[in-house]
Amino acid sequence: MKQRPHSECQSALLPIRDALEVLSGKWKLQIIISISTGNQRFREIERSIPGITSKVLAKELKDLEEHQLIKRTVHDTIPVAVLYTPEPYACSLDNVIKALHEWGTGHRKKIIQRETTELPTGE
Amino acid sequence: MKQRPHSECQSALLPIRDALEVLSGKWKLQIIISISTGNQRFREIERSIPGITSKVLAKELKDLEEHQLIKRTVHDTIPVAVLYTPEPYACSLDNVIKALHEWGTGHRKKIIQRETTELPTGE
DNA sequence: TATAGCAGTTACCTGAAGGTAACCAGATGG
DNA sequence: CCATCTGGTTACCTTCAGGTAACTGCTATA
Repeated sequence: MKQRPHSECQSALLPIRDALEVLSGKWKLQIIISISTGNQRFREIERSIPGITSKVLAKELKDLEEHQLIKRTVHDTIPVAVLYTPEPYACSLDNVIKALHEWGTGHRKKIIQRETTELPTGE
Repeated sequence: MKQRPHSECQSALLPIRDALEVLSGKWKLQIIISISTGNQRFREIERSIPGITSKVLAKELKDLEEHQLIKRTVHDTIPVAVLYTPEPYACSLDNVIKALHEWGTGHRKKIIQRETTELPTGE
């Protein structure tokens, strides 16, 4: 039997893996968006993202800082103010966020249509 | 103290959540890319994605089929051939994949640069 | 004095994602 | 006859992202 070789797509996959490694999870992109929108304080960001908890937020913020996507600055006021701001590098995600945003919007429409079209049949 | 209101960004976040719900995880996008590249058979796809296992692949394929991103067709040859092909809807992900691909490529470059610039100092 | 805000931390727990390996039945090739 | 291909399934196990809740030290406000 002729062995049909599978198409190599490593060159296409590798960058995707890299990107997913940094951006995967429920929260990272949402946090970047929130900060880019102008939220700077910990509690501000927390409140702007429904469902996130302090613990998870703290952890994700550390990750994002390590990846140089956001900056954490402690202002020596009384009481201290901790500000999170986007690093320039965060802008490089604009296209990703835009693409995801558009797709999510379209997908939601599609789902809603399907739901209203298909009359539920009991199960 | 004046209560600084956190910027609302729900409208920006909701579609992102929707998108992540469908596309999240290590494998979904990689599988779509593999199939779009021309891989159709189960083992073909499996071999084209380093690290994936039959079990995970089977599960992810079901998910993707449910979301109408790929189609599973059983050809009644002997022995039976099962072919996975991209649905038209999969094309709507082109921009997402492209954006992620570009970002991943750039990010990899950045990391490598940092690694070669920073001489390791022992720890 | 009590309450609420700030920026988190800690301990504990759950569920889902994912990995490991064996196995199935039918067909083909050596 | 045995190994290997096909398209998966099954049972078992580990990991960890993420959730819950309490709590810290400090300040400001009522």
